[in-house]
Amino acid sequence: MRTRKNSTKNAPSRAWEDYLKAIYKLEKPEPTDKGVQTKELAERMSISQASVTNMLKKLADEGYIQYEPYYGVTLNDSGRSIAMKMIRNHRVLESYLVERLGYSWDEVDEEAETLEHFLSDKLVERMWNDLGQPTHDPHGSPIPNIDGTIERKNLTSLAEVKLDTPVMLERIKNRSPEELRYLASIGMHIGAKIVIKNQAPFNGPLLIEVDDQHFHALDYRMALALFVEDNTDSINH
Amino acid sequence: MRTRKNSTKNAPSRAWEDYLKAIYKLEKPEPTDKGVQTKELAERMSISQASVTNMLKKLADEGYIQYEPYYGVTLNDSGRSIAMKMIRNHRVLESYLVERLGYSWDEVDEEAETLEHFLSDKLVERMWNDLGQPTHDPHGSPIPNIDGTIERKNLTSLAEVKLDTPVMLERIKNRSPEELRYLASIGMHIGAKIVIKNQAPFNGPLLIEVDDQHFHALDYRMALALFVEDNTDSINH
DNA sequence: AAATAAAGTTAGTCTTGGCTAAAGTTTTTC
DNA sequence: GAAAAACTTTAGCCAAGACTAACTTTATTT
Repeated sequence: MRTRKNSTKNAPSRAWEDYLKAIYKLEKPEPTDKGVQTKELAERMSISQASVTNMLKKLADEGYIQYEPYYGVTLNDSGRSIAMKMIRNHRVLESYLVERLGYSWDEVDEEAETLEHFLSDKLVERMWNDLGQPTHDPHGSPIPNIDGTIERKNLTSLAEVKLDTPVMLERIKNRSPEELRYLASIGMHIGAKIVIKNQAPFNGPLLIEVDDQHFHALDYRMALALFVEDNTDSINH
Repeated sequence: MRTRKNSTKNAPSRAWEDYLKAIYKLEKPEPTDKGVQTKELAERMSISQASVTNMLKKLADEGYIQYEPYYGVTLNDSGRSIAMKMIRNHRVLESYLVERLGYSWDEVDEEAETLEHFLSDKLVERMWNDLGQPTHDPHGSPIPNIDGTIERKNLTSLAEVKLDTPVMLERIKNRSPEELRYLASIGMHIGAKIVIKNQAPFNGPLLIEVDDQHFHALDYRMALALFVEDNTDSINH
């Protein structure tokens, strides 16, 4: 097991921040025996596996991660804290661009992806306060608190919702601008009322009714990215 | 004379943008025989002279500058255009932070210095429009137009103004946050009415009256950074 | 349980953009 | 106009963070 050797503790570079954020996003909510794999990181970041291995060693030396060669990687507190900060910066900025500068939801991600690394704490807090300290961004994703804690609602993918059960759209995860524009065009905004009327077999498209008005055929893969409140707990009781 | 060899024309890196902006800022308004010197650049950027020489070769190869070893450097159109863009980004952002996010004058520069390199054209235009397309930033510096043109008013340093001639403060150049706070504390804001009552010999401090109210002793070096409308032309006629 | 496939690591290279030390050029000074 | 001072460039080095090619480890198949 690699562990911290001699940390100089400079401010983490943009590259490090990107790795830590990517690791965070790939960590499963349920703890697994294996951490995040080198290959997953390489794919998500469009970087060679060798480069990832190389960087993981440095991140481990600095104490940001636990890295067990061949078995994967998990975040330490210091690493998670940096990841959360990037996500907070990203989501606060996205919210600000939409609310104050007339951006539409599908164009904010690209801008935020770069700027998240360079916004000062002061600027992020001022934007967040100006917006009224929101808890969620325009895609419905929770904004982490300054202390790095984050709301962890149990959400269910729309693909798993029962037929004829009305649900409210709460969150739209990580889609391309084109897909987001399409979703907006069929009325899929946060808060929309959705009823699944039918699902074609073999993970086929869903027939959905939106806001009691329109019917649409929704691709299964898109349904996997749309999230609604999870009711299984209350049902199981 | 070095000139462009084989340009791949990637987007210029942050380092290149910093060099081009620094060259722009060091170019004299009156054309001189010698361009900007390696040493000046090295000092302004806090970088060794050898590193500057090295980078100038690359910038010349890409066609951004004219570089004559030992004689200095001047911007080409492509280089000047990048420099102007950085300055526009910087000044629009500064203005936005002051007007919309409650920053004070003296704290905006640091934030803008980094972010100017990462703001998209779209974002800068939206901030600029939101502000009502201002022509000057909070320090009174002109904001370059999108096409790279910039207003070139003939301004005179306060250090050169005649005694007992009221002038209006139009611009405050490049001071540290501490100095800016001090200047604000003695009423030196853009538009203030100033009268030089006396100047001590040997480039000593100026005795000034601000807004017909208060007298202050102003260090000569600070006076060099404060600019007012130039009237010499009309007087010479 | 051996063979193959998949994933991960090591070794060595490249580019960018810094650095110092030493050598060369231009300008200034006496 | 020669020596000194100031400035500039060259040469060689380094760290960060990418890459490819080759090798090792783990997982899967038969």
